[in-house]
Amino acid sequence: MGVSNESKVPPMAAPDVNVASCPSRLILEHVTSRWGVLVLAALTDGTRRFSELRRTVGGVSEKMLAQTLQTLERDGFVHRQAHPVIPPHVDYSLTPIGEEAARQVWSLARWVESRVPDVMAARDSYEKAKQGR
Amino acid sequence: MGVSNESKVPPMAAPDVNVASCPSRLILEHVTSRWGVLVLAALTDGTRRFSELRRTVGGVSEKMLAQTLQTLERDGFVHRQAHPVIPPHVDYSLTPIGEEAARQVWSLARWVESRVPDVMAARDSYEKAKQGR
DNA sequence: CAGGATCCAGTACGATACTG
DNA sequence: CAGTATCGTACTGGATCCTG
Repeated sequence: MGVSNESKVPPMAAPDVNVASCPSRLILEHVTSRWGVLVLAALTDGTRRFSELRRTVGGVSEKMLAQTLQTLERDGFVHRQAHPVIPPHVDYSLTPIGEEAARQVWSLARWVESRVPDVMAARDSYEKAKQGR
Repeated sequence: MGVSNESKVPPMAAPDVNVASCPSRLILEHVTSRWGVLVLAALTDGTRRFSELRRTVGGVSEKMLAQTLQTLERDGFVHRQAHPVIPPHVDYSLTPIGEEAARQVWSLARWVESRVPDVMAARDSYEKAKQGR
């Protein structure tokens, strides 16, 4: 493709002004991310080890779990306690501010579960409506 | 695609048992998705048109906005009212159940914003701690 | 103006192998 | 056990063009 870049103006490369300039949007991404939500929820019950979290969350790869935990730790939501023993032993728990976040997220999660039937019904009538056109 | 499939075992294509078998996890993804959160928040203030939403949310492409709105409509969170005029006029608003979702999400968003300073501070000391090692 | 279709870059994510 | 490093892929999401 475009070997000659004579007129290859890269369409301004997307400003993304809002995402970049708005820190809260990034933080929101972290806590509402696919695995962020579930990790916070899992830690609501108390301290958990790495592999416990893997099993509790279910379906998450080592890589993504480690990455998610680091992001949340960096933001100050999760506390990481490493015990210098062999084999390694690391405990993860929520910080006070992390507990607040988890409450919000967990409350949302519980609400969603309570509404599953309604959503299923809505989807049903949505499909039905498409037929009638 | 795959012309010769003699020994081209695709690494089992990821089971994803949990995601597939758990409808609430999918719904959660929808409302906590990057643009889902912001669309719900934007509609909290009342009915909005497509291009109004684009401006209110900021940084969202037509494609993603349309896609997000459709997903939320399908799940019964958003009501879509199309007026058959030229030029086209479409109004989006929250359903009762969508308002509940928006309250949860919006409350989370406001909480995040109130905690931005704390997170910034946490990141700071996180970086500091890395230096000392 | 609202959105569908298409193309393409970036990255999110998973599998695997390796380290302390 | 708790990660890190590397690689490959699939999907996300943006730009662009097109239609009613």
